[in-house]
Amino acid sequence: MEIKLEAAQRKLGAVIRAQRISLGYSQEALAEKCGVHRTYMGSIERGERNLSLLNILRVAKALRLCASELMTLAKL
Amino acid sequence: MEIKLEAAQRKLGAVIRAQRISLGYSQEALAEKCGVHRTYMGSIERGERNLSLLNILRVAKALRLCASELMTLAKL
DNA sequence: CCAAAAGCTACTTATAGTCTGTAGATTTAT
DNA sequence: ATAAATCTACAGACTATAAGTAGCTTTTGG
Repeated sequence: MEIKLEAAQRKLGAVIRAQRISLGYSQEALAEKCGVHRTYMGSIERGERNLSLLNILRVAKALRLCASELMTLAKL
Repeated sequence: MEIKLEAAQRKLGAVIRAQRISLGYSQEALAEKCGVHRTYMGSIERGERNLSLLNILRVAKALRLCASELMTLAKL
């Protein structure tokens, strides 16, 4: 069966949001740490974005995780 | 320190190639399983591509792995 | 050798990612 | 209470780059 991109994006976004909140960051603060735009960070958390490897790595790092841990948390 | 995208791409490409070969596939055969073009698959293995989440998931699936396993193998 | 597999270049199309601005919701302080 | 910061959602227009294709060359393994 075909991969459900939107479901994957939502899982990833939910994990990112949970981890961000547990670290006490605002979206804007996390965006800055990642080097991405504030509004883009928001859309990632809402599961609207098909992130590239680079941004997966950036977000993971800003959340003090490695990419494989982030993927594991998102069950991907 | 800043993330080295090219190094990450190369690691991922090397893991994909190793896993493909261990499964006895040609690039073309793997490309077909992933639903991507033959030459695109080649450039992924050479570490020339900054894959999006969707293609990471497609490649992982075609290699009979989950995305987190693929990332772990690539030490990402 | 020779055929299949992989590499390379150049190109177009699709979409990832930026930026500006608006608006509502929440929190904090007066 | 209400004013004023702060945070988040969302829309639209734009730019950068990922995705995908075709043709030809080179490498590799049997």
